[in-house]
Amino acid sequence: MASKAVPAETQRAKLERKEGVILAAARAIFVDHGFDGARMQEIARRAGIGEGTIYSYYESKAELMLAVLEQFWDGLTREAEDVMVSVQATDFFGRLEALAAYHLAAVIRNSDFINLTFALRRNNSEVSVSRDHLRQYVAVFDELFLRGQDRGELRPDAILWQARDIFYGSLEYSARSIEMTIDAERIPREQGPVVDQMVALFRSHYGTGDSAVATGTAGLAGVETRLDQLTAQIETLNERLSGA
Amino acid sequence: MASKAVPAETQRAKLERKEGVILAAARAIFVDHGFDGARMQEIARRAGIGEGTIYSYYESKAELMLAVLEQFWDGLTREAEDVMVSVQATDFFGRLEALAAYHLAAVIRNSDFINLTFALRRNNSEVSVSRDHLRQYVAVFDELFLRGQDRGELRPDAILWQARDIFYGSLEYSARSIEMTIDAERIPREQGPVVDQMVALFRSHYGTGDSAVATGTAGLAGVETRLDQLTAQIETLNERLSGA
DNA sequence: TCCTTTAATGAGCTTGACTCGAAAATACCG
DNA sequence: CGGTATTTTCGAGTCAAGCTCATTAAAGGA
Repeated sequence: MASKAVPAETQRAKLERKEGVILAAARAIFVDHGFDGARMQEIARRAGIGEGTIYSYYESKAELMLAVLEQFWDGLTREAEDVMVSVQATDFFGRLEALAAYHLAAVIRNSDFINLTFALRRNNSEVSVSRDHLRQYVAVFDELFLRGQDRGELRPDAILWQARDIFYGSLEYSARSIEMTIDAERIPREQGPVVDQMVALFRSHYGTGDSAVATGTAGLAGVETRLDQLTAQIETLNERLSGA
Repeated sequence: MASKAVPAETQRAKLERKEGVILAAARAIFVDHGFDGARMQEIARRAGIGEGTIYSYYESKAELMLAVLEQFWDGLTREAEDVMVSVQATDFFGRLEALAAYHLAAVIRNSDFINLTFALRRNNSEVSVSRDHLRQYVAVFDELFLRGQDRGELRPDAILWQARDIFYGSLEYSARSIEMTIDAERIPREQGPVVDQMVALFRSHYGTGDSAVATGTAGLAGVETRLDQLTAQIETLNERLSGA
């Protein structure tokens, strides 16, 4: 009977909804108090359920945290994929710039979760964010890089995992440096240079000679044009500085 | 009498020795079981003292951990300084290679402590390894880099903290990648390429024209890369000026 | 409506960091 | 040396928080 299927579905839906409520409550409490500081009782209270009920959904506090983190990383992955879909640039370096800008901003914005991810992984050896979730996130970079190699924009002998470590490692440390900057106002302005630097690094270290040609600024003439432009800009800057 | 002065000294020495015993025991237990897994009782037993005695030396478990970590980082710093003293190479890139090789090996060898350092810093916001200790460690890189700039081996417009983040960030992620490799036998062989890559990266990205010519990556592509870098720097300057 | 199955609950159990009063060791003084 | 003051050590006891489980409530099915 149809009446049979419908309750069965609504029941499951109800459970899933409750699971979502628990997850949301846990997320809020974990962000506020960190892993150790979060009290299961408070999470239960916020979710509007008894403390014991949580344990019929998640084995332990650590696994609850894990679920929160995996949900978070899935969201990050989706956003990164969206960025790669919606970015206009078609060349590797333009797309890399978009990814770097997104990643850096995301790491700074969600530093709580990033930190909790690695803190848990390091502290609690039994429970850690499944490698697949992180792998899926960095897969966005991997695909971009491999495609860049296919198109001849990147050196074919470059090793993917080394490039990946340079990309994510540098950006994570940069994010930390930027966060440490006391003057919070300046933070957004520091992100640009870091991203530019990252792109320039990949260009100089992994780029092939062709890429310059491919970007349309062909040949010696293009270089001279750009030099003229830069010279003009520097003159402008000099005037400003001497005037101020 | 001399017999009077001696006990006074031996007393202090005795306390310091006991402190050292506690630290050593804690270090062993923390490495074996991680921060949460370590039991104060076990540390006390290993040190051959009562549990309460620990608390007359250290305020809390977290502070005990802190003392262990600071001792560890001081050792690392000393070793890194020794490496920079004893390395034969006089040029920047040769010395950088030595530092990178040392750091990568140290991170892999002491991954427990590295992880615990950042886990504690992230998890337990009240207690974290004093920034000075870490700063002292990276000061070895800073000094090397600044000297490279003074000697004209590195671009004078390079920004120190960005270079530092690239160096340590990339190496930490690389260390993690290497550790993840299942085949433990191959690990020593992977360290070489990573170090070489790091040096090559600094050469191509931060090296001055002289060294670029030496490595043969001169030509139109190299010029365009430098143009990109200049453009990025000018943008930064523009933003700073307009913002200020 | 009654029975079976599933879900929810919170009082209590367990564990481990930390406290504290007492005892042992040490230092000080006559 | 003997006695007293001070310091150091100790481990049983306290407390807090994650987790369990017997009980209760709800839902499903005939």
